[in-house]
Amino acid sequence: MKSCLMPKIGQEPARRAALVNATISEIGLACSLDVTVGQIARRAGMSTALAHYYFESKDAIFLAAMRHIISEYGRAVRALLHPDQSPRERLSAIVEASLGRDQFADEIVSAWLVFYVEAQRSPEAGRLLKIYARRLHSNLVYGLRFLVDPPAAHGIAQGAASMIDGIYIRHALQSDAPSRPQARALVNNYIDLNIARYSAKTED
Amino acid sequence: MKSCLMPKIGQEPARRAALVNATISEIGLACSLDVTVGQIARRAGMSTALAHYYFESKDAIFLAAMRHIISEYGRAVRALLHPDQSPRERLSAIVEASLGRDQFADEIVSAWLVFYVEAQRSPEAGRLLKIYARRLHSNLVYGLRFLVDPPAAHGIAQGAASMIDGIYIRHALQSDAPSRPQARALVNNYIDLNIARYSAKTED
Amino acid sequence: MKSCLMPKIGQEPARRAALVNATISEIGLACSLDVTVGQIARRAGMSTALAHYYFESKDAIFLAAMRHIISEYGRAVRALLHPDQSPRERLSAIVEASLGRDQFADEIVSAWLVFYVEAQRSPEAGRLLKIYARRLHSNLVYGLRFLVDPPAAHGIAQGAASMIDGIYIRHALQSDAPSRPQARALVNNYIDLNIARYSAKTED
Amino acid sequence: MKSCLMPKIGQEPARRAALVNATISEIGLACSLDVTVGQIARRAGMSTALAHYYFESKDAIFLAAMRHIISEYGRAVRALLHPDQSPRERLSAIVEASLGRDQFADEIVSAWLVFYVEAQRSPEAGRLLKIYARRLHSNLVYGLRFLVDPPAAHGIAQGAASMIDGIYIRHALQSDAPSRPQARALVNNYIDLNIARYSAKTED
DNA sequence: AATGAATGAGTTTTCATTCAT
DNA sequence: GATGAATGAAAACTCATTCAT
Repeated sequence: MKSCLMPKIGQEPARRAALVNATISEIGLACSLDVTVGQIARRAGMSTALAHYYFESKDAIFLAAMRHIISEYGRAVRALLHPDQSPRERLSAIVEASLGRDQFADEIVSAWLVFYVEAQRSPEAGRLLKIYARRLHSNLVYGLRFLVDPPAAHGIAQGAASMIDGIYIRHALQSDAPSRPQARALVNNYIDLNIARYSAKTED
Repeated sequence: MKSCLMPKIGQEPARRAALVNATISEIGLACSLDVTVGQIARRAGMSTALAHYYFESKDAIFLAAMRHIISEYGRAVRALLHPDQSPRERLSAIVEASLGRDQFADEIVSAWLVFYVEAQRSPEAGRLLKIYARRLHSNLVYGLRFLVDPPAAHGIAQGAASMIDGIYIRHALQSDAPSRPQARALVNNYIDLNIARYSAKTED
Repeated sequence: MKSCLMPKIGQEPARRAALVNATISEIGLACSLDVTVGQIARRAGMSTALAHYYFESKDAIFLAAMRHIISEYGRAVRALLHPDQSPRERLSAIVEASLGRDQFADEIVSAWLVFYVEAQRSPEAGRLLKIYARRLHSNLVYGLRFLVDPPAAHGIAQGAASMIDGIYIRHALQSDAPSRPQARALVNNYIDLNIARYSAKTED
Repeated sequence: MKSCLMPKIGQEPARRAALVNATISEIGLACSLDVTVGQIARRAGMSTALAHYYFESKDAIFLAAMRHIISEYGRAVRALLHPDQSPRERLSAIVEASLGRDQFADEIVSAWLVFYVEAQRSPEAGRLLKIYARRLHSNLVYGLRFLVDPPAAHGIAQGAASMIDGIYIRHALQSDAPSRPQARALVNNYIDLNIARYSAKTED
């Protein structure tokens, strides 16, 4: 069934990727989901009609962008995790990845915030976000497992995750938000204090 | 050309308040700024035209709503602060107010999130939000003043504020977000640990 | 609650009527439902937005037009019926009304045909058309009641109604379709022959 | 630049036939000309681009489908006509063919109606339909030739043809339309009565 | 003060058609 | 022959905003 000529390399993946990137850029630029398919398509270098050819609807484009951003985060975490890390190193790696330079880029932060809000409206967006949140949570708990008991691990993970998310949202405050190094210090400090307290308690 | 009826006096404040409340309700319901002036006006019991009579534009309505929500928060904080509180009690009161039942109502949380996002777009919204953030920060620092040194106070305040905001944003996760008591415990625990560490360090 | 000034006479009925008439005109002109809201609105002297202000959707406009055309037909029938007509006169009056000059106007015929087709797609359009068809049928049966027995009345009514509808559809053939007088003669002849046969049979 | 495979011979007629059949199916299903080239092509098992390769335009596809449906009708008539039929048998055969099981299939009836409407818009469609109408008319007149005089034959043919078309259009009424046997009876009865009247008149 | 009426500008989506391969 | 890719044009519908009354 194939043509005898060079197989046309699928435009589809490239076009979809271009649209996803353009979507994140435009959302980051507008700091809002109020972005038209026209804007996205133009930035991706194609007509609106073509954008609709590759995605079923505007919502589908947004969800693809969200999936992309979450999977990029997953990739960033995995890149910093190694089997021979100590539990504490593992936690630091997660914090580092969560507040990494890529994740902290203005447009990515904007996109995350916007998607958090969207998650309240779109069930599918909510589902995606919950998956991300649970993965972060279980990553943290997994690192804490050898350092504190399970209930404590759960609590500390929740606190750390909240703090990370809070740091993101505070980016909306521009200059008043903590910088990346400050952010890392805040979260690592929080984790250290909790671990230390736990050790102190159990030494009694 | 005057109306034949008695000119109603003082309608303006009532009308504006009705619109502000309606705005918050609709934003909370829609979990988004994608709310039409028509919806707001209808919920406030008036025509769209009248809404535009009392507010210059849709943006102005949103800003008024944001101002209202922030000032309500300020009122909540002041209500829990007393001159004869200990510094630590003062901190707990701020946490309590920030995570109070009123602030934690679903529609209020939604509105806050939406406004946080909006702050990235609208300079005026950003300005309002910074005012709120600085007030929260200085309230916390004021409470920490007698317990830790100024740089530490600054850091702890930033951590606590981030955690509070993070708890809010995690509300987008619905069931996976910490409950109100859990939220209070997380933040108070964070503050306690930091104070304790500081005391321990300075005792050396 | 009313203003002291002259009560604004409702634009609504006038606008809706204008839209309905414009719709029939445009459908008649285009000989098809492929008519845009823009065309209809322009012919009715208003913007598309206003057309959507007065009607919920394009479909609603079409249905209103259909209702109008059917009710006009009903009015035409009632105008020709008198209590003191003989049964046969009554039948002629119905035929006359069904093939009257107004109903036979090109644009009205086009509209009827288009609505007949639409009735296969839109349940509401189908409902409207069935109401019309049953009314025509029962009008004919009512006239035939004293001339033939019930089963015969039903059959003759069906034949006459089919013939009338067929004459309409043949209008699509332009010059090859029967003229109005020919049309009347065809249907009346059909009715007469059936009544005569029935009389002959029962005289045996 | 030729394809590497054996050039497939005689694909064209098969492809065109597939498209024509697919068109009729889709029109019948949608009960409307609002059918996209994409739908037609997919049902015919090919790409839209290929459909445009075989037909100049969407209109050309529709016209081909119309030609097909009309020629199928012609074939159905010819299949029931025999040289040794009596004139009356000949008329019955035409009626039988016009209301035959094949012609009465839902999707064919729908297609006919849609084409009737289309005939008002497209001159070419109108031309095709007139050809069909004249053939039906002359077939009927040819059968009536020995039974009544020419003017009477013309009138009866017009009445019968109108009734047949009317029966088709009433299909839009679904349950309220005459069934196939009822339909045949109605038309044959109409013809019989007219012939009988003529005989009676000329016997005087 | 209050509102129904009115609209321009914009948004998503669809589709016939063309073109490169 | 055959198709995926691409687009311009158009259509329905929405909405903030204005205006006459």
